[in-house]
Amino acid sequence: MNISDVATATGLPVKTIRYYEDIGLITPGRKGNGYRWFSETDRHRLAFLGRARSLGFSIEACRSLLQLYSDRDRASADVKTIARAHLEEIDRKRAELTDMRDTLAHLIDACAGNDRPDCPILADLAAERRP
Amino acid sequence: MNISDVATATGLPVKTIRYYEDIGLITPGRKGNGYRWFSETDRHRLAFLGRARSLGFSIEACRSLLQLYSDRDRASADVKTIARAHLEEIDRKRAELTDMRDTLAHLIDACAGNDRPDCPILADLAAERRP
DNA sequence: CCTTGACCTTCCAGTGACTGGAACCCTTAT
DNA sequence: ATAAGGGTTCCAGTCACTGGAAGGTCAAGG
Repeated sequence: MNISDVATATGLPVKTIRYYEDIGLITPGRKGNGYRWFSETDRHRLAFLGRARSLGFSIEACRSLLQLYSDRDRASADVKTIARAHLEEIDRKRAELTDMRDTLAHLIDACAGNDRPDCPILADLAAERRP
Repeated sequence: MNISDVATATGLPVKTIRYYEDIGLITPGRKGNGYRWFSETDRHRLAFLGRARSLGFSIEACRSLLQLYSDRDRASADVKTIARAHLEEIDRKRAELTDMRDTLAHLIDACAGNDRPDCPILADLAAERRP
């Protein structure tokens, strides 16, 4: 299939598929006219990548996962290790966002939001912090 | 004060402070030898930036906030609007991370994590999805 | 006076994961 | 013959820094 066919099939943008080839995640063949030709294996790998990316795995993690995916002698422990590291990263980011959210929500609550200049949000941002 | 002094005072890296000047967030003076010279106002603006960035505001949001900060005729409503937009963005990201987390946690739970190749994590990533 | 080391300067390049656009080639239908 | 709609490459931009090279400045010690 051509690139737009595999793009439709996987839901990935054409540009992204070319990018994935650039960085060596897939190696589609070429037809006589220079067009890329995608096999079923290529399509599977791209679908795999799309799903892994949607779960937030980095490109390098995806590379490792694809490696394990095509290794019949893999140990599921290796997959689990990658997934757990990613889960920890997600939890770290979530905690950071939650802290931001809580602080910000309090400040927004305290702000009158009228045409006067007094503003607890700006006051917080400008406050001297003792290190 | 010199750049390293203001870096220590604000907790911002020297490189970041130079970058903030590049993009016009601050305009420190210069001494005869070409060194930057930071006034108290510069220090305050940098501290403000550091705090706003730590709450996740984008550089462009910070630019707007700084503008309001130095505008005695501001309306707190304008600050609140920016903050609320940012809060919504944080909530959107948090929801996305939560979805990822839940899916990933289930998959990790289901994975034996031994030396066998069978792996529910890879199975999920490779699963055909009906569009 | 000379050197050493800690500052400071500018400029260029790289990060992650794409995305947009220009300029051009190929295929298919009218 | 031409026009629409594929495909190709390559370059630049995104965001918010960060690293490094090459070189100027300053204060202290010998």
